[in-house]
Amino acid sequence: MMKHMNSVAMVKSASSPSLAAPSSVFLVDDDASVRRALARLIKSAGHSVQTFASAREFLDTQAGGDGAACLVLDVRMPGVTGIDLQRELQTLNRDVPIVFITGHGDIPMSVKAMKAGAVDFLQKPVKDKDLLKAIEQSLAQAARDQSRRAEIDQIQKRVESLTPRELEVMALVVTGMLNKQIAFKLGTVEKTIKVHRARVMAKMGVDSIAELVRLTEKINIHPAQNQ
Amino acid sequence: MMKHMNSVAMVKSASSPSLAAPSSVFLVDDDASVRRALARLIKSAGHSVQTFASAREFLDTQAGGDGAACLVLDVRMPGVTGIDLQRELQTLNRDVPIVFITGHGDIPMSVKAMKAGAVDFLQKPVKDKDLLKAIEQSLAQAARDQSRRAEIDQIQKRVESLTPRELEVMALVVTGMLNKQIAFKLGTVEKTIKVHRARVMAKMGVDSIAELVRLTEKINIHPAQNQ
DNA sequence: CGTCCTATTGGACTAAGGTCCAATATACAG
DNA sequence: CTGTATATTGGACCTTAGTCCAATAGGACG
Repeated sequence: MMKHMNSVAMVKSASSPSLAAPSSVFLVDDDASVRRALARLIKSAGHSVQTFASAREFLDTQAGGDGAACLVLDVRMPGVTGIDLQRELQTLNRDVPIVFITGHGDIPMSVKAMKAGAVDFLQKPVKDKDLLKAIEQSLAQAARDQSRRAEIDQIQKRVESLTPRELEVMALVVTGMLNKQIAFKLGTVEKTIKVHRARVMAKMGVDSIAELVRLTEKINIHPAQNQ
Repeated sequence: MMKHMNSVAMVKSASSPSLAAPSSVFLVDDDASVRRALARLIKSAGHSVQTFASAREFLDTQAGGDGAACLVLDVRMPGVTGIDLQRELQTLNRDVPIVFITGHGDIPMSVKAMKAGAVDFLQKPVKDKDLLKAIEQSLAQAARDQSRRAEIDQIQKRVESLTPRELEVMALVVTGMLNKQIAFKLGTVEKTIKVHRARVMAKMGVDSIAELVRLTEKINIHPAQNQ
């Protein structure tokens, strides 16, 4: 009830930059001594660390992370390998920046990992400086990804608050069509479009076409086979 | 003379998709036998090839390529190495998709190349299939890059046809500001802004704010510290 | 059946954008 | 100095967009 007409205020107050993001690092390696050593190093750099002995363990435990996070991942592990995990996370749409570390890697493996978007691919013994630098980059990227995703999530929420008709109208408005043209296309009259249009602006929380176009550009709604 | 007011028609006719892009491959390797063999392979796949014995030779000869092109590059060469050339091309803003091939590469080298945007990093002896696949990808990417660049070049041209004042007005218009607000900000009256605005729309070749916003988004002009 | 939401439309205005014609002032190049 | 490009403004008018108030119709839900 009232769920639509209230969405403007709702969305606006939801602009929470209230994340005290604890920037945590997930470390997955089957070698306990490596886990200990690297966890220590990473902590010393001021990051919080969670260690996992296998990809499976990571997947089971760490289903949903909150703040910006990255993954330091051993390539060669019994069972699910690092590369496997990378692919799996991608198909899960759960994309976390990954730094690979390996003792017995080869070029094709590193290339595959990098193609798949790894931040870095380091060889053991890893130099402290290299690892920390890669982690910094990863966390920075994670933060960027997160804020970007938060933004489009918020836009998406607003779009979902639109009625089907309003969505149609919006899609045509951001094309640059005039109200009368839209009305003709939708088989109705200009007056009706004006009403829908005003509601769209309100629900989307904008007060100019320029802003509306920017919002819709950030999601999917482009001028397609319109007109 | 008349260079401004005619720019609309000019720009529109300049939308030339008239490139019969010959998709050529540049092959740089210091080993003549490798050049021969790979050139043969690449030609057999239907691409035109130009070979170079060194990075220097490539840079000197191939300053400006026209159609979509890619580079197959040996990493280890006397003088300028493949990685050097990659970096140099980047600083020259002359970005071509690169496929590295190497006989004695290592992981850090491959990682560095991939980080810098290489399409692939293959080890000699290169499998025909792998190389051709990488080349296909590179050419596809080159084509995408090219059309994207052509698009923003065209937009840039239009922007350059604007007078300084018109540019100012446009920047504020795409912010969503009203004419009267813009007028106040620029210390003039609404009427004047209307004129500038109309000229902007004409010169930019659009007939709606929505389109104008899209164009300006594709280059730099965002709502910055305005308002 | 009554209520809420959605989609629709009308009327009456106000405001904003766009167009045409015309004119002035200034800076810069030939 | 003279002409051109640029920036500016006025007036008259028309088209669009936006707003307020009001009302109807169909569907979903309890």
